[in-house]
Amino acid sequence: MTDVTPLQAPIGTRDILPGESETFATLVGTFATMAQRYGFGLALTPVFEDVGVFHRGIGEQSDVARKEMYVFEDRGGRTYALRPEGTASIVRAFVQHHPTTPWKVWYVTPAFRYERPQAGRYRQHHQLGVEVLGTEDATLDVEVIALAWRFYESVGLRRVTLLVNSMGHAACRAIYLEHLSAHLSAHASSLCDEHREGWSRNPLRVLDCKKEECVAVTNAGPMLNDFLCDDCREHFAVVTAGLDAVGIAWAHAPRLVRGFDYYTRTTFEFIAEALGSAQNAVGGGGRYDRLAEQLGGEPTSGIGFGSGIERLMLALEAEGVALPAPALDAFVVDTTGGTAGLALVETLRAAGLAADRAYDGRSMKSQMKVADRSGASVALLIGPQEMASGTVTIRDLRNSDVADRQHSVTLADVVSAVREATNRA
RNA sequence: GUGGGCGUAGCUCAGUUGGUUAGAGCGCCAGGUUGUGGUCCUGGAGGCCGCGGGUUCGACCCCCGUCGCUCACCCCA
Repeated sequence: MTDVTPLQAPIGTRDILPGESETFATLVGTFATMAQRYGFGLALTPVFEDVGVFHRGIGEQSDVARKEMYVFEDRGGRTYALRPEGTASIVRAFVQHHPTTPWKVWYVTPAFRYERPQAGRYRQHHQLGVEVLGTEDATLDVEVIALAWRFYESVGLRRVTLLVNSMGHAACRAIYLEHLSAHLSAHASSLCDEHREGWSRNPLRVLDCKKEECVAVTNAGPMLNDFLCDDCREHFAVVTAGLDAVGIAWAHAPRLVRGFDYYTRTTFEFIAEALGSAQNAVGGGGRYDRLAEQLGGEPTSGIGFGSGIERLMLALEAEGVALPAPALDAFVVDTTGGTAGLALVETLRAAGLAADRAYDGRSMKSQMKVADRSGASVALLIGPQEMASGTVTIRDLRNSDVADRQHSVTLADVVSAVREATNRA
């Protein structure tokens, strides 16, 4: 017997359907426009990669690599992973293709992490982002942050806090890590349950811990900023001065280390204050001056930014921001049972107008209800009378003024009549 | 990986101490005479009460398991 148990989307995933997919599409469209405006080209890379791309990229000791990756073996025995974030694949592509630098690309992609789902956290979510490879110019960091900032601004998100920090480069951070490790080692017994034993695996992660015990220990310990070399200090100064110069408000977050191991120097995060939950970071990024090397390429500086689309949608909703959704221009109501309605919607569409109609020979009243629900600006009525006279009755569906709500136009004038009615809005 | 809450119509939810044919609002469909939406009125369709097992004369209700949703921790977008 066939199993007819209804199938459903996997745990932690969800369908984004008409009603909210318009918002999704608008966000992607807006980001695409802005990225293009900033000189970025679209990069499409596979959603799965050799696990090495991510292990070497985001760090074997990061939480994402250790326990959140979807890893699988294909029929040829190769071990792949669904991408948990966007940057590593882009850098892999850079290393593989040797494009001329600076290489500026943007992307939109699903990202997968095996975690327990929760508000604003899914096993598959979507990210928008940009990456730039091949320059360590600190003013570029400002541009990348600015692009993100302007993007949030232009989609209507208002309560955003930008946190920035510098993690130093390999050498100065190594020195800091020695001091930090020494400090953590001396106070290990005072750390939280998780880090008491595990701090040495990735000392920087302890800085990210929100537990009181850990915060107390790390606050009393060495601070990363005090160990920055002159170059890194200068780089950070240029970034912050640049943000000031372009009018972007920022706050220094000395404890901001972020979850991936590849970051060097500039790191930043955008907090959506409207999201009350712990998952309030809508976007973040930073510089990664070692990543290309780790993926087998020439040493190449890079910086990127990624933003979670679902979280951004939640934040917008929390702020009561509704993005305008594209609407139909005209809805054709045809009660003649022939092909007049079909021909008319096709004419309208060919003219660049959005048009739809009803099916299954419904009554005029029924078709009018569908027209109303469709959100179309006008209804175009074709009945026996119109058929006989070669005309169409155009009816305004938005305004309820009694006078002049509908009138007759010839078939030849329908397109211009719809345009006129639509623009009148 | 750990812990809490919850699974009844398409949606949001009622359902009395376990007791006949499981309800409401919204939505959907059809009508309210002679071609017209958004308001109003009338009618209708639609539920293995998540799934499996147990207790009982009898289970939407109680018990166990299971699947799923949700929230939190951790971490992140």
